[in-house]
Amino acid sequence: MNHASAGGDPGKSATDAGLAFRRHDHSHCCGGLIARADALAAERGLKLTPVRRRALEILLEEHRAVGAYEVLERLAGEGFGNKPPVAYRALDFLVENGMAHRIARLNAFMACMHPGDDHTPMVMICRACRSVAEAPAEPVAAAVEGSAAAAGFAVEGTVVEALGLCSACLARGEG
Amino acid sequence: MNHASAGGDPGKSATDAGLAFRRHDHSHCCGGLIARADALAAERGLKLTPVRRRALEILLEEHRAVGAYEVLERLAGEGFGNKPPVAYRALDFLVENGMAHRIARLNAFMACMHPGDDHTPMVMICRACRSVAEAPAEPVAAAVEGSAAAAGFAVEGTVVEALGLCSACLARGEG
DNA sequence: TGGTTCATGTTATAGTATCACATTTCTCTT
DNA sequence: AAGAGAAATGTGATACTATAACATGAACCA
Repeated sequence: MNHASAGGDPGKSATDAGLAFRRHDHSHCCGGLIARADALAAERGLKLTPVRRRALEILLEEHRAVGAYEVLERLAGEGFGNKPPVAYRALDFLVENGMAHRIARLNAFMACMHPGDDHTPMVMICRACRSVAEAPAEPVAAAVEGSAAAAGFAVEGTVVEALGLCSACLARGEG
Repeated sequence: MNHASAGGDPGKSATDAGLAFRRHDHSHCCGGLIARADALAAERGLKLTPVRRRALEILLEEHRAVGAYEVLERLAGEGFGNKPPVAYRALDFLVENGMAHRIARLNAFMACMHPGDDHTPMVMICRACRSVAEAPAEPVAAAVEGSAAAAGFAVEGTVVEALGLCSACLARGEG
């Protein structure tokens, strides 16, 4: 198997975990996810406007964290505005609607591989190749919830990021 | 700095979880932690120099995330340099040596309440009162490790932050 | 005592993010 | 179809966060 299906079945996150770290049919996985974003927008009455859509495509084209200013540069090169709010607004829209994630540790963004699934993402950041992938986070979310509950804290959102080495870089004998 | 608790007794973190959110003898908890930092530095041959010590005190005086520039302002007011590297170097030292934590989501810093324990912190950030507290993160670290292992990812460090409402703000009927 | 290392200080600059306001586009209602 | 209101986009200005590069000074120890 070298590509991802766009479906949202629960078994999928386990299958796709670390997808970015493996070889796969990239144009197919991008196309599928754009289609899924379109469907999602239609479903929910959201407007996936040209800037927003293009911003998502830019994130999808890389399987890595991309800075807002890098997205901005590419948008500007295609005729959109070239001021920071252009990129930040598009990215914020994508994040708020579950089509992308913000990676706090890197002050950067990545496309979500399971848009629509209401998941708390856990992201893995490879320090050698800089690629970023999502992993299933339900067990992590449960643990966070448990620890927080013990302190009487009501969790509304989480940031869970693992830093280390991806399988490919480990295999190549990095660090 | 890695997870895998090094030897702080497990009962302690549970007891202290959410301390910042409760009433407590603040000057006592600060003094104790400065003493602990001194001991730690002596033990490990680290130099808790005046800037570093003062930076730690500043973090301890607030039970909240403090930005580097706010620390800098206070340091400068006390005769230390007033350029960003002064604050960043002191804060980096504290973070590297487990005396403070960086909060990625806020681009800010907080004093560690368990210096010396080699823990991966989980921090809880209250959106209403902006206070920040640590919670035991061993179960979370284990879950992160598990999800990462399934993707062949070798975890070297983690960022785990929960956003929401602390017990005090919940009791006061916030949002 | 001279050299090495580490800590501090400074200048300059890079990178990230938001505010405030003008203009356009969309949408709904009448 | 016209107009009011809301949403989206564009722009200028600015605030906030962080690091690079290099100079000076203090501590350590052979």
